[in-house]
Amino acid sequence: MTYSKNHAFSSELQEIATICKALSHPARIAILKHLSTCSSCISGDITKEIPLSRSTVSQHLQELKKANLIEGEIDGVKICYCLNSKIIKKHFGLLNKILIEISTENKFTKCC
Amino acid sequence: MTYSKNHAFSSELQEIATICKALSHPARIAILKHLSTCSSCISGDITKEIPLSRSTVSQHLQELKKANLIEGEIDGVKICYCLNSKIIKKHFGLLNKILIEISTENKFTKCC
DNA sequence: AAATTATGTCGTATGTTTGCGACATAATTT
DNA sequence: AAATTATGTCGCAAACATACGACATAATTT
Repeated sequence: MTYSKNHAFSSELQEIATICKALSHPARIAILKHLSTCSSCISGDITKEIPLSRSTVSQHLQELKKANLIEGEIDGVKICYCLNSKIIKKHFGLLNKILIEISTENKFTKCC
Repeated sequence: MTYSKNHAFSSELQEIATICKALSHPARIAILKHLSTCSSCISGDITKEIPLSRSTVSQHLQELKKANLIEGEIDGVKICYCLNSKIIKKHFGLLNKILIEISTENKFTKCC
């Protein structure tokens, strides 16, 4: 079977879908939330916060990195993660725009 | 292997993740966007808007329904879909809250 | 009553995600 | 140089998502 017809949609829709996909797991939201409030963002500290195995958390971190939502900086043996504020603001703005667009009452009669 | 450890996270995180999952496919965002602007929301009309087969669109509609983002009302042979504005506003408010929380600059020094 | 129309559901193929343990690597300490 | 520490990556298994055609059903038209 041919698969994933994402290319059939506008790049804006694809982009929003990608952002939402990155946010579609509680562990990843928990990581972002944690990073937004803590001073230290050493990988090991994040792992302690998340009720999953170290390798699974590492995987989620890589996904957030791939989505450009976080950055990692090597510091000796440790790796220090933090939010990519600039990209996050840009992405969240786009997401917010469409959320408002969708949740604004339309002018036509509703059927239900 | 045991699977899906969602239960290990707070219900708030789970709820946000669920909303994002519903929005994580371009076809579903396109459907919501379409419903927010059109006067008619007959299932067949939606299907014409989306570049996927009828049965696949139907599947996406069921998922949006399961996530409570849309409602369907039978009208003879046809089915009329519309946004569940109330739930959408509630959910999007929750989502927006966390987006602001995450994207707000924190008060601590950043490591990268 | 047969044909048509609108829509949902099932079965199937395939791709993707989640989760873990085991192994690899590279910096630091002993 | 060996041990320890922090972290990433691989390989696997199970679950889930995507996509489609074929079939089922129920209302409407002929």
